[in-house]
Amino acid sequence: MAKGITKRSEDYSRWYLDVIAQADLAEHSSVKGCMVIKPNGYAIWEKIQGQLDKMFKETGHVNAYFPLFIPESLLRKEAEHVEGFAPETAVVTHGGGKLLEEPLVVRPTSETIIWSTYKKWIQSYRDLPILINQWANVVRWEMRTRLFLRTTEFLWQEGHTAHATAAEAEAETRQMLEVYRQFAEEYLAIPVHTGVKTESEKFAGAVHTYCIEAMMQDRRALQAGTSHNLGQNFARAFDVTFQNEDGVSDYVWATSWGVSTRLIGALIMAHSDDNGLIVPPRLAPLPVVVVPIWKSDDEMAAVISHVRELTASWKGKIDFKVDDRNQYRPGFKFNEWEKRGVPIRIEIGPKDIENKQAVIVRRDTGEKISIAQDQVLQVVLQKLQEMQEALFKRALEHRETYSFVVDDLEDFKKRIDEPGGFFWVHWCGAQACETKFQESSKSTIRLIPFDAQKEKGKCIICGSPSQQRVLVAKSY
RNA sequence: CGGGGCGUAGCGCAGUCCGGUUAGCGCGCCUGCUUCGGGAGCAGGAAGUCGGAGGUUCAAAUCCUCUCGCCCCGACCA
Repeated sequence: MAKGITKRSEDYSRWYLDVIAQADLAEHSSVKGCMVIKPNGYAIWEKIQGQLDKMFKETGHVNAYFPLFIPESLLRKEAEHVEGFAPETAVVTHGGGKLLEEPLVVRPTSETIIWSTYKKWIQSYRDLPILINQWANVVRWEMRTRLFLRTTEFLWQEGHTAHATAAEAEAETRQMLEVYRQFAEEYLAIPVHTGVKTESEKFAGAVHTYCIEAMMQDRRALQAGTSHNLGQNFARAFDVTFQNEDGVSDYVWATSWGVSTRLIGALIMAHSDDNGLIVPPRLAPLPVVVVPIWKSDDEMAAVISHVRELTASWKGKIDFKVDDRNQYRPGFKFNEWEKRGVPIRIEIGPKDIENKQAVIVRRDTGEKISIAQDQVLQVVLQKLQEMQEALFKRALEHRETYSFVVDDLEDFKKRIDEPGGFFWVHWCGAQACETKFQESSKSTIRLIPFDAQKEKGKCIICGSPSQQRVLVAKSY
């Protein structure tokens, strides 16, 4: 049925790329590992930005912008940080035709440039907290790239906050993770687990890294957002101190948190089907398309004017588009809007006009119903709501179906490949055991959950006592 | 970095092994007519320095040398 889209069951990876191509979201650029985000893809990013930006502001944050270039010496100031990021940086060595005295790193993340600036802004506890977010592009010279999931240059937001106490920084870190969780579940319609990264998986330079992890349709995990408690690491590296209420000097406490255009990849892989993209209604740049149907030119004029009249009162209540292009036939349009993931399609033709009806079609289920024209808006709004909830529910059921509590190592090794999924296993906390997961099954500890009840058990690798289960999965 | 593949019209490809008229095909595009409730049909038309440089030859998309780039699969990562 769907031309140009490989079936998920045949080749999931190929399917993913086909969906992007057919929905016209993005394409490879002439620069290795970099993509051109096309209008259809960028519109989704704008929806994501709009909602997140609102949520950031509701939690007291403001936007600012720091430079793209970071003097190499700044990046080197925090030891762990440079070790983590130096291998994947792009470095500018020339400017204006001359060799630069000091090379400039194209930011892979902005902690260093920002903390070197915060040093100038902070003297007293009265200057705190600083709650800043920036929308930016960053560059990480990855070995292997995939559209949206991992590109050399990507768009993201990075929050960088400064606090007077450890407790406040911790609260901020957890608050922003909660913002991400809420956004993922309520807008992307993707259920996520929240928790702490292991020592080896945490952000370079952080004390703790918290994350949200989602399951894709191929049962692999995708890290969809991170929030880091940076402790006083960057304050020490950049010598950022403040005087507290008692006149005592201390280093400032820091957090940083981010989500990227990877969320578009998550959205595609979580919901779309063999007919193409499916966008959750709350993030759909175009939630509704109206396809008028006609035969003759006379009929065309009559149907279109009828549709215009009907939809006139919808303006301001819902975003929609009337597809009155004459060069395409209805079947072509149906297919095109499906590939693009528009949640609701409304068909209105001569028969419908005669019966004072309209046909409403839902993208995710294909459900097709006829509705009296004066009720269309109301029903469409209701269907959009239903679809948003249905997508979440379906994703949640999928995750639950492929989540397993496992205690036997052989059992784990067998099932991690087939069917794959999320595995809750006991882990003693030793890095040696963590490494064994990776070597034996190509899976990783995705997180140590916040919400799991304490449960005594034995590490699935070494048998040592364990206090709780952790989430293990193959990941992107 | 290892393994595989590719570069020919806007897109997808054939032609390359075995050199030889005017470099083809599908989709898309333009014009016209017929169509139009699930990817329209017919007719006509436009569109190419065959990734780049050098070489061999009467003759190169095709052979040789060099070179640039991209994609896919693995190890690193949001």
